[in-house]
Amino acid sequence: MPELPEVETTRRGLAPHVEGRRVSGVVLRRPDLRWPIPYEVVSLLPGQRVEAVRRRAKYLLLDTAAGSALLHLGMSGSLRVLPADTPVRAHDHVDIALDPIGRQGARVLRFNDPRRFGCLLWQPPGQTHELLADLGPEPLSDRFDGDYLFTLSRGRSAPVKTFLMDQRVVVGVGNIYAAEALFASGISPLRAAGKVSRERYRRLADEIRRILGHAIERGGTTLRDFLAPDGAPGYFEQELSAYGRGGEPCPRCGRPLKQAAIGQRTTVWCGHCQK
DNA sequence: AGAGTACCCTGCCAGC
DNA sequence: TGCTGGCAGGGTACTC
Repeated sequence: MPELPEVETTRRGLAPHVEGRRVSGVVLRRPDLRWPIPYEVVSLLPGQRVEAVRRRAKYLLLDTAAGSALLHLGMSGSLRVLPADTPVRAHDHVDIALDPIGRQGARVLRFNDPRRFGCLLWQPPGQTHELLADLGPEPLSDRFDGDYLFTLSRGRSAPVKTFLMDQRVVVGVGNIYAAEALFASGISPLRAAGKVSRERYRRLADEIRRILGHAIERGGTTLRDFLAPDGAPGYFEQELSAYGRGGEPCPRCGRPLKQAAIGQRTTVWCGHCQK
């Protein structure tokens, strides 16, 4: 469920409550999510102070001197900071208990994930987990621009939407924001990635940065159950132009928006405005 | 190497 | 009201 803006919103909500706190314990209510939860999470994390909450792509990292807990929210995961005695609900799979700090009482960082497509893994100090090793640039960084997309895409026959959603190309652009950025740039999602011009990739890169940045400002997109760690919903959904609007009038020309599966993922676009 | 497919799991919604 | 089928924002692993 969460794309980059949702994960970044989660990180920003978490950081003030988690950074500087000492982990007092870890409770696993099941041994695995997408993958088994490694022993280090239980054996090394307790007693450590969380130095920082970082994000890389859609992964969150809780840095400590002993290593980093590596979390992914998958499609249905969420993290909440709660009072330590908050009752457990369905799909609350993992608790990272946090000591009191200052005048604030004990807290628990609780990982809920109904579909269990998320993960909780371990990254030793100074190492990069193999899941992070081949990721593309952050879309809001200087390494990402239209020239980069143009160069990388030469010779690629896959649809440009599939290309954009490949995390080795650029991270954090999922189904929603790929559809929105292509709509805003006037590029058909079906066009072969290798057949998009440099000029249009510049426009596309600009739109990706603009839309992602704006969505972060708005607290992410609320779809079904996404909530920030403080329980506030995102407000971006009402601003979506294409995603979820198949059959409705195009916001630009009024013709019905098309909907079809591209690379197994539902895509919405305007056959008139996007070429 | 790149492209395409299958699969992981539960919840929710529309339609009957 | 209850059942069924289809769909959902993630990513990996496998084949060709």
